[in-house]
Amino acid sequence: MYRTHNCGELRIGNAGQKVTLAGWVQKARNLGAMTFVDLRDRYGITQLVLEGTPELGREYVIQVVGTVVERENKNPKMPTGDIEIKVESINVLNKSVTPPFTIEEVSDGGEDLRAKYRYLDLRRAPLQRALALRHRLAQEIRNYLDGEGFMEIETPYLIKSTPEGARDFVVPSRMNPGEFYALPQSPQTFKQLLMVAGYDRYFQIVRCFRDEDLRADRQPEFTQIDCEMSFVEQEDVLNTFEGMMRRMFRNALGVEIPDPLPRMSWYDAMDNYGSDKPDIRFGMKIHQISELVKGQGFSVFDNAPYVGAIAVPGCAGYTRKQLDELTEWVKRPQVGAKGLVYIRLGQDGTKSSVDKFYTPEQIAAIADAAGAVTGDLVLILCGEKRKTQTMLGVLRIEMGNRLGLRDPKVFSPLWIVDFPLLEWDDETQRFYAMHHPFTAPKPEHEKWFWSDSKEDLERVCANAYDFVLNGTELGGGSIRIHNADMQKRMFEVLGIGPEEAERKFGFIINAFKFGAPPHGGLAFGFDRVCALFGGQETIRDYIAFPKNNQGRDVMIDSPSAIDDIQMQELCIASTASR
RNA sequence: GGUGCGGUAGUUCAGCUGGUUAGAAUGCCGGCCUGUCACGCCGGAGGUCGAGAGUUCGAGUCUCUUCCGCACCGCCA
Repeated sequence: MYRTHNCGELRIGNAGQKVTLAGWVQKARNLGAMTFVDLRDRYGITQLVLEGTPELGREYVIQVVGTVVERENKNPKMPTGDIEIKVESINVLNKSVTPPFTIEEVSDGGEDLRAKYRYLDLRRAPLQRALALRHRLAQEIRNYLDGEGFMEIETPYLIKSTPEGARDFVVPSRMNPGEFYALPQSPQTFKQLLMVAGYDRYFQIVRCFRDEDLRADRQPEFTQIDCEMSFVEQEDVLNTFEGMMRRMFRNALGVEIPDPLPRMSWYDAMDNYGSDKPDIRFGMKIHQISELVKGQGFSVFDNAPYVGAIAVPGCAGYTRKQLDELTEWVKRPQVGAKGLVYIRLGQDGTKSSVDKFYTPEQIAAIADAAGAVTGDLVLILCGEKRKTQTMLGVLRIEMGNRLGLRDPKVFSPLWIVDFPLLEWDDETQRFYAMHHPFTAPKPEHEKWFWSDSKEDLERVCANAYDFVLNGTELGGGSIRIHNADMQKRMFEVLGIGPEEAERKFGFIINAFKFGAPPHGGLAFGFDRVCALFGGQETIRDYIAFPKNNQGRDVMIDSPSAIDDIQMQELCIASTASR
């Protein structure tokens, strides 16, 4: 037997017991005639006391036999700090070379170095806590959905490339030369086919793949909580998954979220927060002030289709330098504003950058409309409506960050509902599905869906919904089209001809002819759920072996070239000879 | 495809308007130390300043090219 206990469980009550422990040497403090060793495993750290100065390097794997004794000097900072193991015999199970960074709560290693030695980084407690949280959440999801009658059913990874949406990762087929599988961006069509097949309630915690550029919260392979239900309306789906999230918050974090969760229409989200994923932990809402500012000779506002403002609380004291810096910030290409107008509502009076165009009364009215009170700073942007709202939304988030209003320990989830079904693209002169082409219009908007007028089609709302937490979209879904005529109409609206529809989606159109039940569902981004629950922005810490910004795994060094024989078997011309 | 920041000892970083032998902390190695837990004290080793080209009497420092990392925009139905 390698051990009788782990390194995190012994307490003062175990004093006197003879135990065997095994683990990694985190640190050896050598005092000459005696040595203290911090022995670590994933359960914790236990201090060993040894006589003399044994050769014990960092990360040596050792096994010790000894007696649990009360410490002379206790350490209240550690759970095992009341005891130590008086070691009688020590057995070095394996030596280690000196690790390239410290394997402690806070490492001294940089990100890329830790990525290269991911298996060492994973020994650290923060990473182990992150993966433990992920495990806990996965168990809660499975238990909840099982209790609600959902079946976990696996769907294939080698599937058919479908256009629209993200780029596919493709896999060449050796047995079918010149042809390719695609890896799923999501199991969307399969879960709908499972509904046609009568499985009624399906879920899967499933890997998905998208060949797009990466971010802190985007990996080329990521995990979805994918769900679908039959004979449901939007209300049923929302209630079911609100229940799932409520249970996850309660059992993994001990946090109670509102019941029911707030809901906001997409239009309200855009108008008030400049985002379809609003962070409602703080106010600072966007206010339209177009009517108040127009016609006073300030051509910038007069020529703008939309003028909007936010009131930043307590920032009237911003200096000219700070405001110039903020102006530069919004003018960066990442935000894209042309300029920034401000009003400072200081204790000793109001000062704005447009004082020469407006009377003090008009300025006061603008500030009032923006929801500002004395001590606040009003920031104003103008331009095309949605673009300007989006910029104000980005500015709002930035000011929220600067003012510390975005506490990762505070959770404000909500549903966004009533999305537009279709989005017009000026460049290609056609509609695109805002969600995906299987999303159903709201029943009360169907009359517009069959209309040929662009205005009618633009105001059709989808039976779609997003789950948003703290400014991040964690998941979304919709009630699907289950009727072949409706689906045909959708392809028609999207400018996808019958032949093209048949070629790309023939299997699902065909399936819908055989009695598809009304159905709908949603999918959550599991990695993001884990990261947000853990209070982090990056999902990398919640994935055991993530990839870097360039989609590379720097530990195993992938992707990499394959040899000519592999190439030839796949009937792909070798590029090695170049 | 674009923008910004970064790359100097094993590691994390400092290094000014270009100027003697490129520093600190930590880690590592050796010595001392019986109550440490950021152990302490003494000593030591350790550098192609990401790579290449250029300007210059002289480049870690300036210019250009390039590679790599991170964050963001585009993209992600």
